[in-house]
Amino acid sequence: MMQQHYVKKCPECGGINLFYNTEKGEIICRDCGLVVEEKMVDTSQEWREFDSEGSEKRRRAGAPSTYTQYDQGLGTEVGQKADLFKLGTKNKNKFFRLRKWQYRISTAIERNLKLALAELKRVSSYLKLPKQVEEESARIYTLAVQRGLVRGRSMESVVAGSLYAACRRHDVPRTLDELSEASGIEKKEIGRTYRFVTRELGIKILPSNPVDYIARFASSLRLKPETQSKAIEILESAQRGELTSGRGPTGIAAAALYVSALIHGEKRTQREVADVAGVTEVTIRNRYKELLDELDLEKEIKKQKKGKKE
DNA sequence: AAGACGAAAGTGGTTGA
DNA sequence: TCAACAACTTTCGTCTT
Repeated sequence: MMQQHYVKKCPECGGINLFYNTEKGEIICRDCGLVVEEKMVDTSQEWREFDSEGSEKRRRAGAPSTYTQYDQGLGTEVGQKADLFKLGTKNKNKFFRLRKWQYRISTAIERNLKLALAELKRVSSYLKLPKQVEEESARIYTLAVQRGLVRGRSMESVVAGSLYAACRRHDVPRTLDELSEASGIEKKEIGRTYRFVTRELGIKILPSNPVDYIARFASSLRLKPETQSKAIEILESAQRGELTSGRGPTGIAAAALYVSALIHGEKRTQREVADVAGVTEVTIRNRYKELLDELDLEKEIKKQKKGKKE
């Protein structure tokens, strides 16, 4: 679907002040700074749910800062001088009070953002994340700050949580371990803030697909492309056999890779696979066993063994 | 000796009363 | 709010290559 013109309202704030940049293929909401990439609108269902689940209700509730409009992290002031002419004298006091308030809030937020976004960039480049993901996570973080979700939590952990969420949404999942290593925040803590932030912001994230991990794991194990595509094949049939639901995606991905490595005669130890996938050998064994039970891969493994002897 | 296997106990999170 | 529960981990002993 190439046409985006049916999008009339910003899925984030419901504003209608959308700016179409056809050259870049982007839509930008002038109200909240949301950049709606073509790809995202097309592929991810989250936006739709986001939209239909009455985000407007949620988004407008609460603190006055909700009405603060940020232009990619740059605060705006309440009104401009021109607006003063329209106000009666009694409203002027109110006006100034509001503006002072707004100023205080926005400078505090800006200070926070400045630090946080620097940290975010650092972690993101460490993990070599695509730009889209970086921007998405910056957006998530900005929303989190505006909603006061950072209070009582360390800035870094919220940054890590935002990054994790953005990765998931863009189908370029990193494991919690990787995030943890890059940010220096404990795995538990990242998971906690991740869950908190996504819940509070009403961000829906589908369980990540094991297939998304294959390419990365395979390349760090230096497996041949055929092995990789075999692993994906295995995963697909596993999904058909309902073997994947409820299981940790990394464990399944790891097991599929392990099996396909066996089949293609590129044997890796369970330890090796477990390490790159960030799971334990036990988990791989369990998944591996399930895969063997459900799909008849044993023949193929035996075939490979025979072929080796000859 | 290293790797694979599996049992048992522990962990942190979700769910449902 | 608490207990049952599922998935996963850690640890450890045994079997296989």
